[in-house]
Amino acid sequence: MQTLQFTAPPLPHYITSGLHTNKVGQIHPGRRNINVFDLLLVKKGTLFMEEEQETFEVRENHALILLPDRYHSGTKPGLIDTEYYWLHFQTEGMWTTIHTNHHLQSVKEEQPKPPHSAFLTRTFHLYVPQFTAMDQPQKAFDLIDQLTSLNEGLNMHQIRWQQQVLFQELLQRISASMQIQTTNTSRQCAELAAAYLRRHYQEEITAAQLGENTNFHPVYIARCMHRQFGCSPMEYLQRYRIDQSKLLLLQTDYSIARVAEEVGFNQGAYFTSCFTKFEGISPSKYRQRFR
DNA sequence: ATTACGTCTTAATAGCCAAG
DNA sequence: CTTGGCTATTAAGACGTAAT
Repeated sequence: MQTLQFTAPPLPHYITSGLHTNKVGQIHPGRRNINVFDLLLVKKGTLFMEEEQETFEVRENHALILLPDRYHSGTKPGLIDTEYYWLHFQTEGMWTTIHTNHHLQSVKEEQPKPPHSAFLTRTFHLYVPQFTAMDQPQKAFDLIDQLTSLNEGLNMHQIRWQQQVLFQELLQRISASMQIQTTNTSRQCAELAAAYLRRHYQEEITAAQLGENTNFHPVYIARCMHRQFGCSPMEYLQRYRIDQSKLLLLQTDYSIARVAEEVGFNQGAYFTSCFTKFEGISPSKYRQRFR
């Protein structure tokens, strides 16, 4: 399964939506680089879709998000009339895809970076499954119905705002449908380990230590965290360290080496390379630019 | 401070197995 | 069918060092 990770702020925003019916035998048209995310939510029937070699059978109550930079098309005609919602949205922020399948390695495709407006911004991530069964489909249908009907309203600035709120709720619902798929205990294990990492990020941490302190086997922890967060424990730790370092860069005058040390890096040079890898810009440039 | 690169160490993961 | 552990393999990471 693939998960979309959005970095927020900025939040993804709603553009437009509608309800469409494909007659029996009708195939979804193929399109490339549509430049928006296209959410499909099937109300009745099944859509047979394909996106760059990956095929999806989007049945009733299932949601699929087509990505802006890929080619997609229908693979075969529907057996009955197929009724589905479509919704276009977009983000100004960064986003990546994460493969959470068993044997697929995690592949990141960094999107071109928009100007980072960070000034002590606390960023966070939204995780949204690309393809999922909706938990309470009727609620999602209602939301899109509302969104769509608002488009016909008059008081546009009011309405646009309201639409964004509704859209956020919809996104949340789609995201929540994913969390049900990971079971309780494995989530707990992942959260426990993550909490430990966040508490001790300033120290040197090994996988074995993490295991001892959480009373789980390191291998098992890695599996749970991958399910829950779509990344390995060490990658999680690094992300957190980099996040903390960003705060120090903006709030203090510590040298780069000092910052590196504060967030748990033993080597200044190594810190710089990691920071650049994640942020696409070196620590000192980051500091220069954002304060 | 940053980048580049070689070396050594570690973690991730597949693929087992056992127990509930 | 899920939890949880163990091991071998291998890919990735961390570090030392030096040049820019």
